[in-house]
Amino acid sequence: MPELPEVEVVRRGLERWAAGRTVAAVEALHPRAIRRHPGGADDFSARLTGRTLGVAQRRGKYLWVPLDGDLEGGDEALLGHLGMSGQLLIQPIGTPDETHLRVRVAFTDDGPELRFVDQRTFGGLSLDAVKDGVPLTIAHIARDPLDPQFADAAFIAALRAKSTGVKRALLDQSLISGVGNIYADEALWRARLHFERPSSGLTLPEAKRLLVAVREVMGEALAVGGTSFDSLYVNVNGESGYFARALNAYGQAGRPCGRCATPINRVAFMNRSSYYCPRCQKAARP
DNA sequence: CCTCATTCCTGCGGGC
DNA sequence: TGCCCGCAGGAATGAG
Repeated sequence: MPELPEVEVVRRGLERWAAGRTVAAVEALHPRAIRRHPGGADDFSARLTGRTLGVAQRRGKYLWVPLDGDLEGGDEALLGHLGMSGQLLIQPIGTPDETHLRVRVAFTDDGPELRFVDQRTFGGLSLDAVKDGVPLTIAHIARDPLDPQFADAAFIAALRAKSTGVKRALLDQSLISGVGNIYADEALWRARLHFERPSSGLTLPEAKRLLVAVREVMGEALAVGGTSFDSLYVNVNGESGYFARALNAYGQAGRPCGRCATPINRVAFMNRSSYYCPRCQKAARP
């Protein structure tokens, strides 16, 4: 399940394998994969064909590839989100189509194709105008904690100003982007905070500790190439990450907490799950 | 404006 | 053996 570290791994793969190449042909094979593109499949294919791909960019879990050759002057980009199961693969021409191949992009150099493969179709691609360096449709997405321009103090102030639970706040992409269910649980475990602690009740040290934890867990995941639990997540070269074995909370229900050996709890939360240590992560401060 | 529940999708695994 | 159901979850959407 791609969150920020996994998407960054994909971005680096795109930078390495796709930048500077010119699109020769585009096949949009599933309408849902391009549902965010207002013009539909034909418009998507026509407007992407002939364009030269720039260096891939990322904000949170979104990534985009700037497109050269736009004579209208308004910068444009190929924008993508991997959703839950999306992959961007670089595959040699002639490689058998993946079962869930949604979009194929071929290049004028007759080299390997760029393929968007997505089983559950929560992800998708679109073409979008770029303003101030960011695609218009993701202007509301906050900077992510690995962005050098992420404003720590402003985030902490906004977090403590919200009237919601701290995990809901972490998952709010307009407050801080790139954090999904996995890294939210891991960061909360590391910061020893219960997921339902009111964000407005966090002390300043607790809020700072949480942000440090978010950065640490993401940085460590990125260092080993992202998290992977199964074949659903694969990076641009088809290599899986292996951070899963280092998880302390997420998916660890019943297993001993790495700090105090108390069994990790799993409870329903926001139509998904929250994993936490009932001893290290108390709902109320003592 | 703010918060929060709902909805989309498909494959897998557990229970019966 | 086969069917049904729950589960995985990012983010747009609309209700309140």
